[in-house]
Amino acid sequence: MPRSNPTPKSEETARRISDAALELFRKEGFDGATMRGIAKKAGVATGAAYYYYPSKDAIVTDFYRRSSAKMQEEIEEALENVSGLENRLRTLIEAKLTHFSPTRGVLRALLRSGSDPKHPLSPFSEETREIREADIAWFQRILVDCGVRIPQDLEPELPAVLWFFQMGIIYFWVNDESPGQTRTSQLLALSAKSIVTLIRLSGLPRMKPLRKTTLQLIGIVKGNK
Amino acid sequence: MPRSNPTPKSEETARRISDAALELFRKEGFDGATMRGIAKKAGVATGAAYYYYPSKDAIVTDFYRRSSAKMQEEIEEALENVSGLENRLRTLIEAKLTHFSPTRGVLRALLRSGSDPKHPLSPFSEETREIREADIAWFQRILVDCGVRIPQDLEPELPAVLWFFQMGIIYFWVNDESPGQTRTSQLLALSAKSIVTLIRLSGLPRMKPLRKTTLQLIGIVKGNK
DNA sequence: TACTATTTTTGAACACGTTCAAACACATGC
DNA sequence: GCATGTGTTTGAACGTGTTCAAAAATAGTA
Repeated sequence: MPRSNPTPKSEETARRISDAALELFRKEGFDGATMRGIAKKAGVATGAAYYYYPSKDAIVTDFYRRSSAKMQEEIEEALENVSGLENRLRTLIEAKLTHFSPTRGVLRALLRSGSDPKHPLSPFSEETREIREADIAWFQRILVDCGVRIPQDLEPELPAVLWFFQMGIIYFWVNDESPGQTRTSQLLALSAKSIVTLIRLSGLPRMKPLRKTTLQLIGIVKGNK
Repeated sequence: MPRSNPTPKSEETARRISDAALELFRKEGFDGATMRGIAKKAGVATGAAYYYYPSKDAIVTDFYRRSSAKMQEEIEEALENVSGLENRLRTLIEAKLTHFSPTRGVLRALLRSGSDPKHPLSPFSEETREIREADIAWFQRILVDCGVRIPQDLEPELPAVLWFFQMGIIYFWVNDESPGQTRTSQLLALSAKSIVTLIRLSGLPRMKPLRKTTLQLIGIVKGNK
């Protein structure tokens, strides 16, 4: 493990390995890029990569983490002057897809390993909690003053539910082989609209039992043991 | 590849490998069971396993395929004298979970590799189409004379939608670490009830626009290019 | 039976992710 | 300048899934 107070040289090496990895991931895909290849491209021995990153997966996680950080301001910009829940929802998710567009294949690999919630790469894992919570906060934010009345009992759960919806879109997107991923665009547009409609409907007095049931379902999935 | 017209001896070897694999999968998990270990337990050389099965994954697929075949009559029995859509839906899925209960860990491994739709193990892949279609047929069957009026335009899509719902339950189940997987039981009970309610509601005249939108969403996901 | 063709079996070899003892580089104290 | 300790780098080695040329067993034919 590198020292907690890294020297410039040490940081430089870590960056070279990370850069080499990303380039090879892009060019050869996650499986095609080998640790030996990455190390070679970075000009170090195979083991050096493991001095800076505990695993191949960790390199991807790190890339994703840094990428997410950069993405924050892109989202900020994209959401500027966008009003209405439907527009905001679509814009927020579109901003993410646009951001990860050049590395869609890498993201696919990341989600593949991540279908096991105990795997560190999983979007549901303990290791990615920070990213996830920052992500959910965005959904919380687009809900305030969005022009749609949110039932009080639904309000605390809605951000996480919308995040879950977003994960579904992303899963669809990484596997969407239609040219330009137009199918995902269609799906996003229509499902964002539907979700807003459902939220609106959920406020109707007649819908209270159905809403209660939905909240119960959310509780079970969240695992309030 | 073994001959198309296999000798008894050849079949015996294949079965020994398959049995050894299943036993090791059970005992050591999918990753813990190695091809060398499987071959050794079966009393053959490492390469022999690859003469009968193209890959480690293929052994799991084969197990799943044979297991599914056996499961058919179990489902048949379970559904006997069960009436009402909600009961049938829950019973059908429960029968599957019960059947795979002793090999839940193996199934988890199978679904892990299978989150990529192009992977042969994926429940959405071309390779598993036969199993999938047989599966969907069950949902078609429990819909006839179930006591719930199904809107005509929804009817052809509903079996696949319910199958998709089932896949969600199974994903939840293989990762459910609550004792006895009680969380899954709760989720299944409540969501089966909700689904039937939604189908009932979808028939209401006022719900036509929402139903049309849902059908459009289904169309996009199915990928009618 | 003897010879040939085909099916089955073998185990070494490959590339992979990962580990680790050893070697190296460099700062600090004398 | 030298010694000591710590951070860094190396490359061989391990166990994995998988491949494959060669050997062995079997089937078919004259």
